[in-house]
Amino acid sequence: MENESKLRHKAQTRLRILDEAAKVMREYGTDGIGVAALMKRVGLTHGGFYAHFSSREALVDAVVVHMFLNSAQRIEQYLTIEDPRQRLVEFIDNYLSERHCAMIGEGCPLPALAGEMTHLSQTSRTFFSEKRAAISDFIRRALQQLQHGNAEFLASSMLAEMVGSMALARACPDKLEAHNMLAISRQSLKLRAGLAGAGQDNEA
Amino acid sequence: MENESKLRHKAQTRLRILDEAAKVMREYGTDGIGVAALMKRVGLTHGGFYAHFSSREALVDAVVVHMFLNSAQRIEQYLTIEDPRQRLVEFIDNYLSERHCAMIGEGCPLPALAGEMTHLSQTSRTFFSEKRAAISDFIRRALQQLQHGNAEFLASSMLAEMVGSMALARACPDKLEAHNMLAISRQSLKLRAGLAGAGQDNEA
DNA sequence: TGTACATCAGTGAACGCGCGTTCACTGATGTAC
DNA sequence: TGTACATCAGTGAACGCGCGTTCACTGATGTAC
Repeated sequence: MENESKLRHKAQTRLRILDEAAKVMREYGTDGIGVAALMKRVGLTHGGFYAHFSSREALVDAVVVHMFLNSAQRIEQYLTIEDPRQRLVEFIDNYLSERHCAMIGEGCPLPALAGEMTHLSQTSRTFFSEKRAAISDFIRRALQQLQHGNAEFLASSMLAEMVGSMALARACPDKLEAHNMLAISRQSLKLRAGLAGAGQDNEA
Repeated sequence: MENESKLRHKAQTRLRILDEAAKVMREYGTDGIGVAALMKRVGLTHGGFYAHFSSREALVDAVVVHMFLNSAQRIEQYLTIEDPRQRLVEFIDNYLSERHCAMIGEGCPLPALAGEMTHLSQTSRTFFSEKRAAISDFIRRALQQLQHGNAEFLASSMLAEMVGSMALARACPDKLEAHNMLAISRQSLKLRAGLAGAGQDNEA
């Protein structure tokens, strides 16, 4: 069966490229870095890129998938919190935290890439939309456990506010103003979900 | 006093460049079109560009200003509607309309450019943020007329949902799903503003 | 254990291309008399 | 009104540069015996 450690090594390199690309492309957009600069960041030369991806376009597609798989993993960790009230409060506070606002490269792909999606491949757009629906579903399930009527409606509305609030806060050059916007949406979302008093404003 | 019609002509050409750039850059991002392609769209050759702008970077700065001046004009027109209830309902319905979702090039700069703002000039970012605040203020004033307590809080939260809902809807490859998200946020925003029953869902 | 050979991830020079920018020019539109 | 001249918005060839991509190669890491 030929070599095996070589294959493992190659897969690891591919992963390093994907990780780095996912980080930079969240920060600067999918057009924000070239093949040469990306490979340099990974510690390799640009020629080697095509041993891992057939083209730059193929990389972008793979990166979108990669980003959301990481994102989905992080959301699943919230399911270890059994109390739906606490789970939702922590999710809201973390999502709209100053930390998440500052760390675009490690953050949620939704506010980072929503604006670009119209120009990306059908594959990427479909994946993006599926994962958006999955996050909405995560919120919906918690709301249903809390006996909310029309939880799907509220979940969709809440996710829209979360993504919009983060996008606008990041665009704001004044940190104080940005953090104020985040704090408002944190409180607003908890009120809307009937979580007022369930947790203080934890991550501001 | 030299020539005057020549100056008027030049100003008009500059405006044509700005209009076209604003349209394309909302659709494809500020990096989405080059100098040559832009000038071709305006019906000129690329060399003439530098009679109007000192560099491509200077154009982007001017375009951001230009977009928001147009946007501010459109918002001021809503103030001709005296009834704050009707004014707010129409604003929400128009903003989250399928028409606005489809016409990115003529639409609000907030969902179109929020994701890019972190990489643009300080000038652009400051202008972007000021205009975001102005739109939030427009909502706040209507809410205050409707005797809302803490109208500023609600206005900020509502604008975040509007921007997020539009950004996510546009990213969605499935029109039905996109339109559903918009409809949910339209209804949600009217409920939150206490406008339920004040107007049907007009623009779906 | 030691030697000969195979594999293939990664290297780096080279390519065609489109980008932003420059600049000598053209020609339409003005003014001067 | 007609002629000579000035202005300057717009032209288009040319530039250096960085992009995505190709490809002959190297050298580390494996297998065969």
